[in-house]
Amino acid sequence: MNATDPIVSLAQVAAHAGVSAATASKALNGRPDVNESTRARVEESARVLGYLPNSLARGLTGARTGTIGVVTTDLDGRFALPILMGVEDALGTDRILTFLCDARGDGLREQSLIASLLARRVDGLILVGKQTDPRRSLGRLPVPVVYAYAESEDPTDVSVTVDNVDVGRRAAQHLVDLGRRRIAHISGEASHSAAADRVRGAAEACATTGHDGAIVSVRYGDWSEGWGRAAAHDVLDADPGVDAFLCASDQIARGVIDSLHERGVSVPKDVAVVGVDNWEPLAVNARPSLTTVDLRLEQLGRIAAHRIQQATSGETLHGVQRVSGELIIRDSTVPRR
Amino acid sequence: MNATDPIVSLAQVAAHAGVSAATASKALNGRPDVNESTRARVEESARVLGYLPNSLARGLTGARTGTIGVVTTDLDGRFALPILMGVEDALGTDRILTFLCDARGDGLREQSLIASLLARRVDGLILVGKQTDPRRSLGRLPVPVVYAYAESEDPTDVSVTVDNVDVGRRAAQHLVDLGRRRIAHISGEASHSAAADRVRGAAEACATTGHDGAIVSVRYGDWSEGWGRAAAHDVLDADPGVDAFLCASDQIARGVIDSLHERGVSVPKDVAVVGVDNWEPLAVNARPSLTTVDLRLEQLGRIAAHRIQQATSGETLHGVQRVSGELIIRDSTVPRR
DNA sequence: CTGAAAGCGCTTACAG
DNA sequence: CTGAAAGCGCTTACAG
Repeated sequence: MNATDPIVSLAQVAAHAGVSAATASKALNGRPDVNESTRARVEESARVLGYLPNSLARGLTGARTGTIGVVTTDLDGRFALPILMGVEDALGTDRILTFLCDARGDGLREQSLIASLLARRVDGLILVGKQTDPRRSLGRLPVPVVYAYAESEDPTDVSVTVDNVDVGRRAAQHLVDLGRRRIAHISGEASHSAAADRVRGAAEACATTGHDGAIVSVRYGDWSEGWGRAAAHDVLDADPGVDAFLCASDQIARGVIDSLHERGVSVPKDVAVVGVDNWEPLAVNARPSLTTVDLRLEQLGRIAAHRIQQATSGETLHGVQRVSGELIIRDSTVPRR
Repeated sequence: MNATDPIVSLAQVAAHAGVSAATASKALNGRPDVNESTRARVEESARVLGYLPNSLARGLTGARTGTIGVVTTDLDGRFALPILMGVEDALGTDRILTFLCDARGDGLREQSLIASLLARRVDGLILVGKQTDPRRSLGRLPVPVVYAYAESEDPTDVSVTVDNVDVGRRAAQHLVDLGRRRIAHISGEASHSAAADRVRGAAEACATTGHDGAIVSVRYGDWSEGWGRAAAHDVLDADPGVDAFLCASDQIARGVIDSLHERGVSVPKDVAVVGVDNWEPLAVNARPSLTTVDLRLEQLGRIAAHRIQQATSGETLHGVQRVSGELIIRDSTVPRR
């Protein structure tokens, strides 16, 4: 049914309580200069009438509207969601509400979404990209903007993204710590900065620990299971001595593990496997369960929201902040006792 | 930098164009009774000044606010997203914007989110559940409400959900059509109506085609790969003659396929496998790729949005609509030539 | 075709 | 401590 119930205004509450709208407003907003018995009476009236302040009117009066816009190009992907949850978390869900829009990778649509959002007088904008590669800046807007996941090309904008060098470093460091010295790195798409950064981080970790040659091969493909399967076979055909696979995604890692099973190679005894993403349905259910580097996307979302709030309160900061990863150790590198 | 650019009002546009605010409003809103040269002048001024109508003020004036609220309990899951995309799609993204809120399974938080949404005068509310089991009704609200995925207990509410009986029916029908007569149904959690409904649908399909005994065993567990693996071994140990697995989720199906490989059983030659969800990263990358029943969640979202719009324009409808599934045939039932 | 006026629901100085 | 007034930015009858 959902028949439309009447909406009551401040004026009606005021009338019901026998005071002016001004007094009712102050009473309800917890202003100090109101007689406590008056306040009680107004509150009671509001309760009885089921009053819900109209935040459009409130927003009109100036100040904040208590809304922010999140524009993504990756709603179908797995990155936007954790980021959004982090944003909501930091915002304190029911105080500030989030408009979520998907531009579907279309620049024009992004433009018109942003205009719509601005027309609604959002207090800030978070733009979530689908790759970590830098994106075009939107330039100056009437509200604070934060670029998340995909940083802005313009260093004077505010960006928060994943520290993929760190991610690669942690994965490689873990393998080296376990004594692995013949590591094959199965990377993702060569054109993605995420792939290149992780490769660089892995190399760094080996270098700084004095095991420069530990990464014996690096192969680029895509981010899929199928690529992981194929790559594992190729690598082992070429070099049966490999003792670890550092995979640039959990999907790749699943494919690698699959091929290893097929060849009768024991994980992690003979060969250790590390993934990236900590995409739980895949990582936890792998056999053995998958050691992986979590990207901490919720944290990234929380930081983005904080940046908006800081900018709103006048703090002028800029540049790109990179969130480090977190190694999640499971059975594919350290066997369960 | 995102320095705050000035926001210009209708009054400023009007002044710039040398007309009254009333005329400017009409000109910009495409009202017929405006001299075309006046309109052109106003539009030019708006352009020059970068005018963006304040939709808060517009919303105040009455009519619609052009926003709707989506409250979910499943942001981390895989159901809410496709539904949301369908909603946005039907709404025509930049005309009507969507507040997305996650109640995180907390009833109190849901209450307060709804109050927040109502305070923002959303034109409608869509409540997305995480299971298909009926949920408590919110009762009467000042705006139209649609329950999606989890229907409302109250039959006078408006609900849109998955037709799980149909889903089970399609999966079983496909296997029977392929000549399979010893089907093991690996279901999900027995307490979920989605599991029970699919089991019922599968039985129906067999019955109506005269193959009553085709489902030789039904087992309940959870929705995971691990359960699929274990169940496949159990089933084949007990009855090596099984020629098909009907799995209540793609994850279960992946586990089943895994065990089948392990036992040297050929898929689909010896045993066919069907899943449910069409969760692409899993289904497409399975080996062989997985035949599955797509839940058409985007379609569900589109319908939910339409229901809101219908209710908004006064159509009074109620009850629960069930969206049928779609069989996606891949290699796990029909081998590639 | 154009504009002055009133009003949408609130909040904020400003008097009393 | 309370209330009348003005104003936020728009739109909509209503005159002219």
